[in-house]
Amino acid sequence: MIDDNPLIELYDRLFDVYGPQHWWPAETPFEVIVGAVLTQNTSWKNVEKAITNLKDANQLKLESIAALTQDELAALIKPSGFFNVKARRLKNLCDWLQAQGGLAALSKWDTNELRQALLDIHGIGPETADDILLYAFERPVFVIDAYTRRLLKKLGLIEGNEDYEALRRMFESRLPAEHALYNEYHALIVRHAKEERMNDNR
DNA sequence: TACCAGGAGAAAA
DNA sequence: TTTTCTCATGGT
Repeated sequence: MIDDNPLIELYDRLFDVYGPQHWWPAETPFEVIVGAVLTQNTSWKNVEKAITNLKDANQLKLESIAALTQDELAALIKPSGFFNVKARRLKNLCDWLQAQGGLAALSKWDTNELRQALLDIHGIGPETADDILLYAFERPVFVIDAYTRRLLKKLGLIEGNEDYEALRRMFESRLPAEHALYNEYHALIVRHAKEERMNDNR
């Protein structure tokens, strides 16, 4: 069958070139959540250092982070940059998660309800909320990031100035609502962007 | 030295 | 309402 859906064509091309990416690079859903906040405007390499600090201090648990002071948390996540801001955001998020009864309780929530609740938390914007929904809660929510926008613009599929929600709707309306597909797609876009950057540096 | 890296919110225009 | 600024480290 000939496929005239450019978003599916793009996915197939990326998958053919790079294969499965096995994302998100984290051991637990809670680690995904922490990483989603720490990676805000930051390279993953620096985020890894901060997560290693939390692991080494045996603090990479919801109840542990909720119990830390903001200054203690900031010291642990320092390598990820913006550490004072991120410590505050991560505390906000963990306090809320704990108040709701933890991740297991939230996994029963409706996706739209959970998304809105995350967005209502100070410091959680659309991209961070969608990273959490897709990679920690395995919901079919498409993550739009700078890489996605750049690639689609380069391919002439978008103007480039569309807002976040418009792009998310575009993906979600043209693809089957499968979290495994969205997971792989976003991971492939990031992989492709990194390969391009490496090529540019040669 | 300067700029960028998987944002978000506040302040300014 | 839209644009600009701030947060900050580490790598290139």
